[in-house]
Amino acid sequence: MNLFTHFQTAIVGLIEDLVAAGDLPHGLDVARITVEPPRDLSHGDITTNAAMVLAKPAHKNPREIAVLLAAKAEALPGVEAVEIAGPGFINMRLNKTFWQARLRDVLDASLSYGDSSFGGGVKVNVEYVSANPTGPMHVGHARGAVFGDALASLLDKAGFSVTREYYVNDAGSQVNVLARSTHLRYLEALGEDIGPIPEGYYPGDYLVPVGKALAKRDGDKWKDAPESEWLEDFKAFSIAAMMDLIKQDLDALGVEHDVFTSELDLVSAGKVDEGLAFLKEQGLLYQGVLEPPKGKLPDDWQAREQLLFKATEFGDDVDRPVQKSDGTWTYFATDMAYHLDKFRRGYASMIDVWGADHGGYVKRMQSAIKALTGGQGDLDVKLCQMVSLSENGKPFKMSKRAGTFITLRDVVDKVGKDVVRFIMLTRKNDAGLEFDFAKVTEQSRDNPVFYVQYAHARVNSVMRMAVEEMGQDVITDEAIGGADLNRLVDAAELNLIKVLAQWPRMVESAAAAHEPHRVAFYLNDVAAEFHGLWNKGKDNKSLRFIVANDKELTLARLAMIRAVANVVASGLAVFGVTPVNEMR
RNA sequence: GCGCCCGUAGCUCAGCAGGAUAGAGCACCAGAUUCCUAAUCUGGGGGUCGUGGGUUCAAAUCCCGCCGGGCGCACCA
Repeated sequence: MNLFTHFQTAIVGLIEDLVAAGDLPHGLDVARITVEPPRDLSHGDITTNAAMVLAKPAHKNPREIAVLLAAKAEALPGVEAVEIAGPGFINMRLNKTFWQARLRDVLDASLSYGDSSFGGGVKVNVEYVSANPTGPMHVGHARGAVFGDALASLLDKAGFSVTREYYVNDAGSQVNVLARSTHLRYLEALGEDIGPIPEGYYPGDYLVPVGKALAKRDGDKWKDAPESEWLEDFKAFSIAAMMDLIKQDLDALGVEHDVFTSELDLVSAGKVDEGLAFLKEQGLLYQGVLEPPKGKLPDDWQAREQLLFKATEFGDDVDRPVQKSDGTWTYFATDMAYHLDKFRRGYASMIDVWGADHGGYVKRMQSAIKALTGGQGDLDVKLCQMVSLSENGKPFKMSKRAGTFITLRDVVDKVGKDVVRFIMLTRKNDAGLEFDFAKVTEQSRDNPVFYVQYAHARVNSVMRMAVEEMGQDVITDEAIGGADLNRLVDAAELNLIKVLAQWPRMVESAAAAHEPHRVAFYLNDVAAEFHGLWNKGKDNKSLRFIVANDKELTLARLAMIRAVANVVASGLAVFGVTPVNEMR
């Protein structure tokens, strides 16, 4: 349970009682009432702004309302003390029994602790990666991949019905380039000297095996044939090969998708025409000429009449072209059709994860969705900023030509998927991220991956030690599970439990904000609290987890630290990171 | 020129749908280990939250202007 929403409901109930008793007027809006942890823990465990929010509509002094509410709040189960502070905050301190019961919650729920019905089963579509099928993934893709994957897991944990989707851009001109590049490699495989790969082709040697495969399959059949004869086939073959490559990369990263949607299929199925026909009916398409962009003018710019979508009616800055001069659809047109398709599949709530360089595209897509769904659909675009690679602070310059191009696979092979995933989630998606090969594998307090993993490992270490000291017939899962949690009364222990009990709320708020990085900071807090308590045992032997002459207390404390491992593992599961039992 | 994002301690960053005296790590200073892993912990100094207005009982948080940085600006995806 989220203890804050629990008390929010309770407080609203108290307000209703006061209304019924005539102490407060009818018709008060309680939506703005919050129950949250206070900034300063000395203020108590939970605090509410209820009195301040109600003051104006109730035509009463906030402190007056606070007095009424506080008197009733004292009787709420779990509440130990209530204080009124500042301009009208009502601060509540919860009793030991309440916290011990929360620890029981953690232990009972195990890995599912923090699962919530917050999302109410609402369908959400999260689209991420969607890298062009023209080559293996590079590090830039990794951030979006991990972010999208973690966000999807987070939403899932928070009770949304999530679909993880990948949009395959297999219809544009890029894939024609891919096909031609493969053809070159095909010629090469037949023994021709192709020389250096010309400008405008994909130079990567990942196409070499694709060319070879085609040479093996078809011999020299396409050697002198005109492009029109082999293009479609080479394209399909190359795309399939590239998607294999990408899926292998995703697999190495532990990133999964439920659905791969092909742009080509979408176009062939007539979805683009369908979507545009709808816009036309609405009178949202017209032939027009766009103003030249201000500032630096492209060299080849020329005024041209084209088919435009009235994006400005839905909040965009200019109207947007949907058709290229050769008559084919723009990327935007197919993307509109794609999002309409998602909406029709039941996803009113859509999240797209893009690179920051696509930021200029957000408004037009959102305006299109407004138009296409009559305002029923919602798109949140999460832009992921650049990842800059470095080693011991020295920036890693990436260059395809110089051969220092770093693929996703290189990074995963070097530091492991768990490190990559965790680090990618330690910053807000819209902030730049530095990935230092030396720092991310360092075993120190600086390195959040290590620090959090170490907390999990340390719990296991203590468990092993306890078995060693007290015997495996004493320290059993059953004994720990049945431990008397009332023995946990020290303030330091209760503080640790309090941090653990924040997890359900953390899941909900991070999910609501679409910000998985909050989980990383929370896990760091959990680890800090745990390491802190461990260390207190150094100064004060009575606080050690293993107390030789007190089996019951030891079992209770082992239950407590098992809960720590539980919450850490539950959080890491959202990140797709495997908790470790030993630091090696 | 326009749009989007960002500006918080010396450095790297948190700040939870506006809440009380703005936090953490690093670095710096002072400490802790015959002891469950010191791979850690405790304490201390350090901030006009870029800036000027506005809304509010309450603004780092919301709105507007300005300054500084990043990204993007038909017919590429």
